[in-house]
Amino acid sequence: MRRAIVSPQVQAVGLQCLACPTRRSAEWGVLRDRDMQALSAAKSSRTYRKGEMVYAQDQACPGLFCIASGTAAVARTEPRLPTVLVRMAQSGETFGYGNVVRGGMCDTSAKVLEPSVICRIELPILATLFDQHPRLVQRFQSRLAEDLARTESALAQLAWLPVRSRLARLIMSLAEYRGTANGRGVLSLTLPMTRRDMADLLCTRPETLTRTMQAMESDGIVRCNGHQVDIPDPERLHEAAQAQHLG
Amino acid sequence: MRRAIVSPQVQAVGLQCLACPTRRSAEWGVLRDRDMQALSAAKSSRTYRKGEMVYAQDQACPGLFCIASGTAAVARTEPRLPTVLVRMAQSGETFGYGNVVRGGMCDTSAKVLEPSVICRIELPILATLFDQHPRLVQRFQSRLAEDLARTESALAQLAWLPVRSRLARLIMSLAEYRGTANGRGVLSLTLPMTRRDMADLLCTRPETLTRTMQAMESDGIVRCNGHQVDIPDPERLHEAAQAQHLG
DNA sequence: CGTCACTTTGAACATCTTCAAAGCACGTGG
DNA sequence: CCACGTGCTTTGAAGATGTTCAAAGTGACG
Repeated sequence: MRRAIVSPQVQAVGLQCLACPTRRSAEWGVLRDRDMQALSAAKSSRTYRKGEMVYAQDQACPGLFCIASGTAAVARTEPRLPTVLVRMAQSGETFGYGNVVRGGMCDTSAKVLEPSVICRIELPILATLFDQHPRLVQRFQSRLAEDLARTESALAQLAWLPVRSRLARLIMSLAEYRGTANGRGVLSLTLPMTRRDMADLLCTRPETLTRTMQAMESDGIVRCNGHQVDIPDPERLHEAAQAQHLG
Repeated sequence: MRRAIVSPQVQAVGLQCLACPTRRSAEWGVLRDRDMQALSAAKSSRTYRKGEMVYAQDQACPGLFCIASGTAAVARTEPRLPTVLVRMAQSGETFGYGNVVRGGMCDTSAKVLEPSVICRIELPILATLFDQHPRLVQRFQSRLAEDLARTESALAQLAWLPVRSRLARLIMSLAEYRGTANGRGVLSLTLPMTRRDMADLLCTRPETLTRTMQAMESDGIVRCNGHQVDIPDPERLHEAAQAQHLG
C-alpha cells in the first residue's frame, strides 16, 4: 500500500496566481487583482508525476484544474473500448469545466503526461466566484463552445486523415508551443509525452505510431532521438499534414 | 438561377410554441406560459425541403433553431477534407447554440435530412430572453456540455469500432425514436435520411455503407427495402453494435 | 540495480478506400 | 402526364492502410 505521506516529488506548493506566468491567459484574465488574490488563497496546488491521474471517470468532480507547468490530457473511456485522449492541456490552460457544469460527476478522466504542477479550485469556491463574476461564467461558456469545435474538428481529421498526417499535425502543434530554433534554422522540440500517449491521442496503436514515425524519419521529414525531435524543413512537415488522396 | 419567390413546398407557417408537442422538452421547459407566448410571437418558422441548408459555415449566425418536425444535421467541413455530419437533431431539439456563444459567426453548417418544419429565434430576441431568464442560459450551457460529451463519445467510437458496429448503433438510436412494433414483435423503422447522409454521419463512404448494410441483411440482422428497415431480433442488432476484437 | 512498462520488430490479415461504370429514383420542366 | 436529367445507389476489382499477436529490446524510475 502507498504511504499517506506524500513523497518528495509529490508536494503541495504555494503558488501565487498573481505571479503565475499565465495569469492573463484565457478565462482568468477577466478577474481583477484583488479577486485573483482571493482565488490564490483559496486554491490548492501540487506536483504530479508522469502518468498520475488528476481525476477519474465516474467519480465526484474534485473541482476545476489549471496547469501552472507541465502537460495533462483529458481521456474518455467508452464501455468495452480502449481509452482515447480527447484533448491536451498545457501550461496556463484550465480543464475539467464540463464536469462542473454537469453538476459534479466526471464523465472523463484526466492524467498527467509529464511532471506537472497543477492548481485546483474546489466547487464551493468556484460557485462563489461565478456568482460574483458573470463575465467569468461567460468566459467558461465560450471555452466549452471552443472545446466542442475543436473536438468536432478532431473527429473530422480522424475520419479522413491517415495516421501520418495526424502525426504531422500533432508534431506541428507541439512545435508551436515548445519548438526552439536550433542552429541553421532547424526547428527542435522535446515531446512532452510517451509514444503510447501519442498513440492514444492520435487514436492508433503504438506499433503503428512507431512505424509511421520511422517512415517520416526515413523520408527526412523529422529526425528523432528519444523524445527529441528535429524538423529540418517545416514546409515538408506541413505537406505531410495534408490529405494525400482527397476523394 | 433559382427564383426568389418561395415555392409551395417552402412556406412560412405560424406555429404556436405553447401548442408545440415538444414544448416541455429540454431547454425551453424552464419558460413560463407567458414567456412562451412572447417567444412564439417573436420567432419565425418555415418548411424546409430535403437537403436544404439551414445555415452555412463562415456566414453570420442567423439565430437559434428549433425543430418542430423533421430531422436536421450539423455538419463540419475542415479545409480540404470531406464534410462530416457531427450530430443529428430531431423533433423538439434546438441547434445552433455554439454559433450564438461564439458571437455570431458559424463554424458549422446545418442541413435538413428530410422535409422539416423549423423555427428560428433571431439573436436580439435571444439576448432579451437570456437577460430575463438566467436559468435558460444555464440550460443551454448544460446543452453545450452534453454536446461536447456526445462528440467525444462519437470520436471514441469512430476510432475503435468498425463501420458495421457504428451502423448498428445508428440504426438502434433511430429505432429508439421512431421504431414501431410491427406484427409478431418485429421492430420496424423508416430511415429519415439518404444513404449518403448516413455515410457522412458514420464517417465512411457510400460504397462501404451499401456493402455493410447488405452484409448485415444477409446475416439476418436487418431486412431493408429502400428507407424501410425491419429488425427481426433487436438482441442480434445489439450484438453487432459491440466491438468484435477489443485488443 | 532490478522491475515493469514502454518501445520496437516481424508477418499475416482484416477493413476500408479508391476508381470506374452501370442502374435507379426522384423532382423538374415541358 | 410523361420525358429527362441530375444526384443517389449499387456493383466490381485492386490496392492502401492499419490492426493483431507474439516476442524481443530498451529505458526510466523508484
